[in-house]
Amino acid sequence: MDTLVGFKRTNYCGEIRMTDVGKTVSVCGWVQRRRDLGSLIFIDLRDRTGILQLAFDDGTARDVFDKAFSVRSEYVLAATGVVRERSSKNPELPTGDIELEVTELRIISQSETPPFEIIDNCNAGEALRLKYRYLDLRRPSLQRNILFRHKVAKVTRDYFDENGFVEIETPILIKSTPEGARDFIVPSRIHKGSFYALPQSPQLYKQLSMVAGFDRYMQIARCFRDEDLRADRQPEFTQIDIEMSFVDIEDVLSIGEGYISRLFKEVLDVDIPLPLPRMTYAEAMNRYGSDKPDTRFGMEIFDVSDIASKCGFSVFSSAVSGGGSVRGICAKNGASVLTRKEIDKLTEYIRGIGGKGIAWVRLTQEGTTSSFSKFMTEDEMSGVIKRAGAETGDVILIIADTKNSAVLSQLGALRLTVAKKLDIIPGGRFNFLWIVEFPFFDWDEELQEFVAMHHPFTAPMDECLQYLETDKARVRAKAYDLVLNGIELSSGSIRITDPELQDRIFRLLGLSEEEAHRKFGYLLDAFKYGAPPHGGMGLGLDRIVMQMLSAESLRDVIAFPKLQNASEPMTNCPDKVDLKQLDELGIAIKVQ
RNA sequence: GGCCCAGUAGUUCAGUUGGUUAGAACGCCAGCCUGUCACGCUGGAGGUCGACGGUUCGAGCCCGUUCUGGGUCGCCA
Repeated sequence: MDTLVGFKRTNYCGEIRMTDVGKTVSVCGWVQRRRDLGSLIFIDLRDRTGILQLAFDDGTARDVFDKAFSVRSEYVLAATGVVRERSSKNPELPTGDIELEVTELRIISQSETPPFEIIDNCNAGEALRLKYRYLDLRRPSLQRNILFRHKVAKVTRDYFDENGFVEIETPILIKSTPEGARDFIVPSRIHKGSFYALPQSPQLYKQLSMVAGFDRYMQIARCFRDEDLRADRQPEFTQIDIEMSFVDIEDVLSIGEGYISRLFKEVLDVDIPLPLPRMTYAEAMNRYGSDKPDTRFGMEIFDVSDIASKCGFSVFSSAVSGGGSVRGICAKNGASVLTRKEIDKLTEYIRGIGGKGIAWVRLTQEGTTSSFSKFMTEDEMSGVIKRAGAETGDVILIIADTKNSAVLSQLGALRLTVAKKLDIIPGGRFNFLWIVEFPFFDWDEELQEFVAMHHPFTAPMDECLQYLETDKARVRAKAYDLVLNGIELSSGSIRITDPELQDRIFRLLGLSEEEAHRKFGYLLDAFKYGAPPHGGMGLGLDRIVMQMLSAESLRDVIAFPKLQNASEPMTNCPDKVDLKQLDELGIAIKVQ
């Protein structure tokens, strides 16, 4: 093996072009592939910029040629040579017109055969790839993703800096406030029996920064939530966190969508027309059955409660008379895919998420069949079909329940499932949507009481203040979400800064003054000393990057992610610790 | 915690009704080859069929338990 002593890299592999022909260059990288044609050897040398072909032939010195012969995949090489035009070019490669006629070759580091091939269409399992993440990350697509993410972060800092935001680092070790998601907790050695928590978001600190007078705050902040993972959910994730003083909703949305537009233009060269569309929570629920609707396709929800209430189908009529509704979606041209068997599967799915079942109508060339036709008159049935806008080849799926919210959320889920089955979601689209006017309270079925839909510092809309005590269902919040293609990218609100109003809200949420003070006293205290009105939002950086790259999983845009079981196989984390460490913390382990 | 899916060569997978020595592709090793670029050709090595138990004359295949991974519901103010 050789050393780098006396060797100085002059170029990255992927950046050499025809204009460099005749120049002597020195490059470093990994062996992507060696092609041995006998007395002619090619080596594809890879670095983060791309691939350069090294050529060894009868003009190559014997010892250099022999060294090239001994090279294997993923060896680290340093090579010096003269750039020359290829006699047969490769239009697939940016460097395909040239190659390096190597005069000096150093083997800097050898490599065992990797556990999987370092190529883009490698489909090795995630667990294996994460165990050898440093190899996985060598794949060009992941290199691209991570470099892309860097660019997103760079543009983010630029944009907010140009708009007067100050980047402030907030602590990672903070006080636990066990509302919402489960906290990761960290034992304190100095205060045995006491614990820090890792922040679920820098929420309170950024509000305190407003009280401190920084006016505009931003941070690319790591957040932690000890909940189960999903393809789009990691236990630690990165949030573009912002907060602004002396603003109302419009100001925050304006900064937010300015950022989105700038980001997409600068990084992807995609024009996002402003202002972004908006929809109230109520409209989103009624039309799409979701507070994060995917508007890339139609299949909107229709209401047939009026027809259903009078019909002979008791499932329908009793749902309406019980205070609920009967609504459906129409799967255009879905009849060939949504066979009775498939509808049965969908019914199973609906039962799995707490539904009772699906009533359906199939309109085919052979005629119209339905699970409930015998309970309805022909007029009623044609009324339903007309309301659905259904034609031959379509399938109508209907859900009835005595709870409106159940009907809507089940149809919302069904709509997505059916769209995926029918493959009707267009790719390459970025459908942004602000969801506004969220309800302030959420009815909790288990507790049989209203609970906060957002964190308790969210301000109610001014015109709703009068209903806080009398008509909770009517109160809307100064809260807003940004949705992209059916994925929640961002969430934010205008905060309460009036201590009196905050007290009132705490009381309404069943938080005693004592309890509120114990949990959030520092914030309430701070507001006594001159709090500017403020609001902000947090944008999921991982999710934005994931969407921009059309990646399938968050793991494709996070350098070192966790598996579904929240472990990291490369470092074998989490892991047990020495008893000595536990002793120092005053901790004994009860369950192994 | 519930439900669904998958564990077979280094990797991705096939493996019929339970029946001889468990296959393919890629990768790996060796040889040949002067224009390849997913090089080609020839040959070769490589397996506790996730683990344990059961049924059977006989189990990769059937049954039970368990472990691992993925997806999802709950959960994620």
